[in-house]
Amino acid sequence: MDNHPARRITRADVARAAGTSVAVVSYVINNGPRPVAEATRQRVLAAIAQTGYQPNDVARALASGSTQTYGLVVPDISNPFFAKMARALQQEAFKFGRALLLADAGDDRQREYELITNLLRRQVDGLLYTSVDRHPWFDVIRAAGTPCVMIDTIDPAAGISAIRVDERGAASQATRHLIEHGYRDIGIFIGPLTMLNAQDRLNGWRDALLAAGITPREEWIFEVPYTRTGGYQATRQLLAGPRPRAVFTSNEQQALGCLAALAQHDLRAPDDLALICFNGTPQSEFSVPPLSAVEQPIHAMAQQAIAILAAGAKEPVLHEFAFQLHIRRSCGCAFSSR
Amino acid sequence: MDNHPARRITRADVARAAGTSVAVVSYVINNGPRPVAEATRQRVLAAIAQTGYQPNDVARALASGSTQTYGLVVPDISNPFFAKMARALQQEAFKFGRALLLADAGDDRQREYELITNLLRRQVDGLLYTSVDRHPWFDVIRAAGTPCVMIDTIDPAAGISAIRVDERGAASQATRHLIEHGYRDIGIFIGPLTMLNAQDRLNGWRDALLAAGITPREEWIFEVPYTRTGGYQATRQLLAGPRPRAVFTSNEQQALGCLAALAQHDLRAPDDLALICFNGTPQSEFSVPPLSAVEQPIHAMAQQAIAILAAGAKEPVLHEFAFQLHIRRSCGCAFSSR
DNA sequence: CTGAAAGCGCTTACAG
DNA sequence: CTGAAAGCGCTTACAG
Repeated sequence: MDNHPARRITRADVARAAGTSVAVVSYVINNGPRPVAEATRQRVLAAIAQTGYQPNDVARALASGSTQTYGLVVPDISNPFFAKMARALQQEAFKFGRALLLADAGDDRQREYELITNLLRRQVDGLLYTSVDRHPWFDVIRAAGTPCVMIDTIDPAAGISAIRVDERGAASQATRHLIEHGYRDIGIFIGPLTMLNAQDRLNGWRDALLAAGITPREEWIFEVPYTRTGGYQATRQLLAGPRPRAVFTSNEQQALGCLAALAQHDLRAPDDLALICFNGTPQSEFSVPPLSAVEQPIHAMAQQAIAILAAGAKEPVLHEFAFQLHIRRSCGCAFSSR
Repeated sequence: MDNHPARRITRADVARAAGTSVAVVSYVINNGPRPVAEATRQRVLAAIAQTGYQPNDVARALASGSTQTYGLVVPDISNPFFAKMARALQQEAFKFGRALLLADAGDDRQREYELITNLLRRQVDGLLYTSVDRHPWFDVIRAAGTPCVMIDTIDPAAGISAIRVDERGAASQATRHLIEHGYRDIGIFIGPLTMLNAQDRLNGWRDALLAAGITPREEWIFEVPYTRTGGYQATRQLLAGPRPRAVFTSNEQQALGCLAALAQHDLRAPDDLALICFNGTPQSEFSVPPLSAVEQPIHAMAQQAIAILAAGAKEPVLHEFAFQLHIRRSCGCAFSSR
């Protein structure tokens, strides 16, 4: 039953070995808040090395009031966009000595609630949060007084920090690019409309069409999951009815699913259906054909999100990032090669 | 400066409101370890509701000696295989009330070390670990006495629990399937050879070839990253030299990259190059052409990994899972439709 | 520069 | 069934 080395080595053991007090051990480990004589410091360091002491961050958290931990709440970590964002956030947080607690809501609003309260009880110093729903759980977060940065579009009146790109503008610009190719029959694959960002992308698509004097056709709005399967299904539906000439998809996965459905019908992009997608990655380059895509600056966003939390800003800050439009072949633009 | 509600509500406040002791409050919150009279229980529950009390899991962890937290260490969370695994693990852990601390090593052995020691100082109850290197950091984990389940192939002599599929067998069977199509010139795209699993897949490929009386050709072993880019580059190299008739790729991303490179040369799978991949997902169905793939039973594996940790087994356990071979079109098998 | 001690918010024998 | 109290391993005023 003794699975651990007889007894845990604590700071008291180090103090004893160094012939000093526990306070001084803390001072050398934390480089403060009190100064320590160099000779004493050396004795403590030696005692630490000799005993193989490792600080206990749980005790430190209780005493200091900070866990040095952030919670990350996402709808689905297996969505490549969130996976990449999670990676960037974790690496960035680690630079500040913070760790990330992962909470995958499984696209379920109720589970998201349970995960958030769980993170809050664990005393996370901050929350990085993309909700599955357009009504995030702000009340419970505010009640806990825990700082939060939404990685999402939100109502600015919510009084919560947020980082985002102008998704409506990006969607509009992508759609406009399709229009500039001369296409006028343009559809959209959209994620679940329960999410605010789906709303935004839909509005951007409408904006561009209306600005060009084109009437958006409701039957060309396909609401499907953010997966290859979703894109595949939307395309099957699309091919069954009167067919648009081009489509704006809400992520890379949907676009890949679309390409699969087209191929199955011996159709090709961009000849039979032109394509441009949102939330593409550098890997968009490597589909057949390469996907024209709107990209979010994930690393810059992650950096900013962590910086906001680390700064402990009192006032909510809203930070909007520029998006990038990467034009490749799926929209109909022809390039000699990559 | 008062960002929190004047003062945190603690268990002492609840005790006061309920007219009882703090111990009893603990007993009702934890349903034990001592019984509580029903009337008292009701008073405590009412006091909790009235005060809006939320337990502090950090204090609980320090007092109880358990953080109810596991650490997850992966080479790259943006690799879809790990993202799916992370999702399954987190959801499974949550069923036991455990949270997951995410550590993405960024394919860097040294960073992996830093992340692990960080998790250990945070007193995680267990580690779920896939290493970027064939020499995982077992010594430091053992020194801490923290239970660990490797999600990987490891040396059984390491005395550490592990779950895995028989990757060598799976790679061999996939390669054999290509041989049964009549192909004899068969290459392999392999991940970084610093990883044990790359080794295994390579051996499986060799096994199948040798069993069929075919001599493996070293120049048809392409060592590239586990990304679309990696698969793309390997294919460019492959096309430059004497060309195999078929290829076994080490993951889905590499296969997608391969398809991209083929298309760019006006070549097609399976006609010009047959393809089968490792670590495919249900989404393999939606590429062009659909990918034949070996799939690992991610959910069953995640469930087992968490069960091992939750059981707190004293002896290391090794659990091997059956893999599944999903035959689709990229290998040359023809189906009327999906 | 250093130490004795209170305190962080819980859990859990121990005594009644 | 209930309570007073020690203890988990730290941090950090406070006094010297």
